[in-house]
Amino acid sequence: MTTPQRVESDLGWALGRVARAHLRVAQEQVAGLPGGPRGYQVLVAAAREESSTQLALAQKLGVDRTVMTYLIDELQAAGLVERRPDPADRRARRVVLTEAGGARLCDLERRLREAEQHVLAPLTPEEQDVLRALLRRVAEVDPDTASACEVARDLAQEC
Amino acid sequence: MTTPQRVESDLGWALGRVARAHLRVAQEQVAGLPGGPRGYQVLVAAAREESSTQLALAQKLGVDRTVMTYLIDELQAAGLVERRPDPADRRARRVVLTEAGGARLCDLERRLREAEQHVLAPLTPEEQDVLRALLRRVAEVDPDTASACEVARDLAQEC
DNA sequence: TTAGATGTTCTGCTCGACAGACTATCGTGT
DNA sequence: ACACGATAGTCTGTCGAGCAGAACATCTAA
Repeated sequence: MTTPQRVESDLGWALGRVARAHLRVAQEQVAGLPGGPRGYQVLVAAAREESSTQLALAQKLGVDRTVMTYLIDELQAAGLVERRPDPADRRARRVVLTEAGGARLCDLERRLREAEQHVLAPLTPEEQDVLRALLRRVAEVDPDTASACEVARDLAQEC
Repeated sequence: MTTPQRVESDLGWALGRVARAHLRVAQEQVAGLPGGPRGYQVLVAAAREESSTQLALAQKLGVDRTVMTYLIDELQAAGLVERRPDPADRRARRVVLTEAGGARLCDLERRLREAEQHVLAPLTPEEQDVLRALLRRVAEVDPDTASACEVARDLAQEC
């Protein structure tokens, strides 16, 4: 017999829908920002993280390093970030916010906070906090570390 | 002053990371299945949903209808689904699982259940259930309906 | 100093996704 | 019965995002 699950109970399905929905409203809110929602994440990371070399940013945001190059190109062209030579490693560039970048980020944060509440509207404020916290805890584990600890391999029981 | 948020507290960041992580392990598990993880979702939907016309499937899974066409082409070529004429509407095709498709789905469901647990490993089983339930509730609202109810527009307070 | 590893950038290519057109069919109104 | 617009599915063409791979500068360790 086939199992009684429905699509709605598939984690991948829910994750995909929510991520897409969030992406859509985020795109509206950051309209005009180079790099779209990811450009925003670069700004956040550049503002808060200490070791903001390009590679570190790339892995934190989950993008290819070659992508990070032109992402930052555009943000720099827009005057929102600067590339500063890393005093400790002359190969690396540290990405720092300009004053304009800080102002822009401040505005974007407000808009996105509203947009996110909109996406999470079906939940109560308390539930929203729970969801945020849980997602964060899952997201915070290093993906490489996670894939290193082997997926269970005994799949020998029936449906 | 810039606000004190870190990237980790950004919902978009967490959603992206978790969705990517899930996608990656899902891809490993469904290796060889036409259409990858989305092919799997088609199988699930075709097995459980009643009105499984191609368009309905497409919007449920959040893909373009032209994409759904060749997605189903491939699954059909692999002998996992069939296109049956809809008795009520001769324009539409109902997508139904073949016997082979049912067996494959059964196997995939087991593998994916394990893989998902692996992604959610940082959470306790109870927390996993909570996360699943919350995500599902957010995902279940119709995206069009959601975007229809206007995003709040008073953004007039400072950071 | 040399050899290999690492950060960044550039080039070229591939593949997926969307727009738009087209066919067949539905449903409605007259 | 007919005509019209809307809808399901398919097909074609095109575009752009993202990756592999190479090149270059620099670091680190032997």
